[in-house]
Amino acid sequence: MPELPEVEVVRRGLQNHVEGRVIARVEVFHPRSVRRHLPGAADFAGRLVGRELVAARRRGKYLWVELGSGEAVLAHLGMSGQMLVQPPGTPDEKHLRVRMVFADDGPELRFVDQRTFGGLSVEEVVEVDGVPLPVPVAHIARDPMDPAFDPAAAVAALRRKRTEVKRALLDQTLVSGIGNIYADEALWRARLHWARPTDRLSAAKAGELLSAATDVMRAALDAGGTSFDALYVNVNGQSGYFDRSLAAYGQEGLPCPRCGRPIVREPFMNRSSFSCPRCQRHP
DNA sequence: CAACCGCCCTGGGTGC
DNA sequence: TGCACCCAGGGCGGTT
Repeated sequence: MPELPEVEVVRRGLQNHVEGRVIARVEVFHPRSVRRHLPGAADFAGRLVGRELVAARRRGKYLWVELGSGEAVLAHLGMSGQMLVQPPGTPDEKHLRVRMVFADDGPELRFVDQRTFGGLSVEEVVEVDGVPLPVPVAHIARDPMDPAFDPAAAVAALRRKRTEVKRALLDQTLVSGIGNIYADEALWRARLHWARPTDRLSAAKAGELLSAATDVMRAALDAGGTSFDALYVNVNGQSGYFDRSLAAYGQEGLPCPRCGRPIVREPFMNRSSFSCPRCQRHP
């Protein structure tokens, strides 16, 4: 649920609050939150103690902090993951999963995750096209905020798929960072129905769709991200306010901001797609 | 090989 | 008041 803008808000918070600090102690309260760290929770903690958090990075919805020596601590927020910077002694959050305490006795870093779809792991960093990436991120495409993002290549990748356009937009190996919210917003902006087959999508229209996705995610980032229920927050626990600017996602029954027709919700991959029945004609 | 389906998980909300 | 049920959904492993 946190998509590119929300994850970037968190990355900036980590950059400002934990970069350059040395970990003194790590507590894992729920094994599921480190399930992707195959050697287990004790190994996870042991690998982090004494290490300096060097630089906070992001690709798509993946977030990591370089540790030096070719390793990084990798985070995926899943649906409900939060990274909170809290003064020592602050009461534990109900869904606190991992705590990192620093050698400087300053604020702790806490991983809080109600639904435990997210998680942390220590990963080896490998070079992919000249960019250092944790191994599980190696197959993830560049996102539209990446300075080296190639829009023409992304358009070609989208159009090579033989599927519905929204499925392609959500495929993180084609373009990363887009989830259900910004997919629906981008499709609304580009006046495309989610079920349009990619082989019936002109290069120009695909380019328009990607531009729309980029624009809406940048606007959301400027607003501090999208929040519905205080599940996505920055490292200080504050919500963004982009939800006020959503045109389609979650707006069932409300007027389309462009034409006034009520937004409809349709089942899509065991979830929902929101669209305007007039602006986004079903193929 | 590409496309697609089902599963993982929790708690807030809703309807009876 | 309480209980059963629904819903949110990214990523991955298994199947077609």
